[in-house]
Amino acid sequence: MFDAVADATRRRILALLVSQGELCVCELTAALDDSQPKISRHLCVLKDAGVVVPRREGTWMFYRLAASLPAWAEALLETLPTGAVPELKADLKRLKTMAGRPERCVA
Amino acid sequence: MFDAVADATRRRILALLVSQGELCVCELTAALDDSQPKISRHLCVLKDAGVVVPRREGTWMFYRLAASLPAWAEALLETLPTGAVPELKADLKRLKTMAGRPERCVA
DNA sequence: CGCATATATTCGGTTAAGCGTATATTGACC
DNA sequence: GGTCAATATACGCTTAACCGAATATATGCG
Repeated sequence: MFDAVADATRRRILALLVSQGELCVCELTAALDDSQPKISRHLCVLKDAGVVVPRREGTWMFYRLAASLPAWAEALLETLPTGAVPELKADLKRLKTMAGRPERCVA
Repeated sequence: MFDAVADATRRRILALLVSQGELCVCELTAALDDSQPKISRHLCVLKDAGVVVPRREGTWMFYRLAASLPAWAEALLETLPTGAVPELKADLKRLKTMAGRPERCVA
């Protein structure tokens, strides 16, 4: 868990997932304005740590926070959008203005 | 801040400071049952990060959590003694049974 | 000043994390 | 099966964190 939040890129991803609920790789790539392999690798770290759960929908892979994390882990994640991730505001802006954002079948 | 909690030894130190308020290097060395240079180096990292503040009393150096950290940082630290640091219980036990524990002049 | 205790720092070596680039996989569609 | 889009993985490299062991600093005291 602490390894998950030890990296700035992963904190940005987690902050977005905490505030947006579920996002796919291309959305995160656009929001963070970073390379796709980099985002994918960090998502893999988060998945292996059990912090995040993938869901396939066609060619898209959506990621969301894992359910039933320990209480202290949830509390820690909640702190991320409250000032702990300075890039969050800009990342959200890029996400909203992103072109060709995928439509979800399932919420 | 996240660098501060990225290391397991530092999390143990911080969990002890959150629950005990102020401790000196020899107390932490005894509580964690680890080498003095190692403890000292980690305390230096925490001090440089602004998470912890030193106070000298004779030959002892006492460390406590910094006052007026950002709210999210305080919230993060509060999660440490609530299950995030599995060694905390054993560390507290070693602290209590430690021999020659220094007397504080100032609380 | 000399010694003892508590703490800090230096040195060298090892390990692991993160990155960019390139390539492989997977699924959808014709 | 071929192709395209989305995502995942492999490779080589660089950098930085952590450690143990040894040594240096600092304080108190006689």
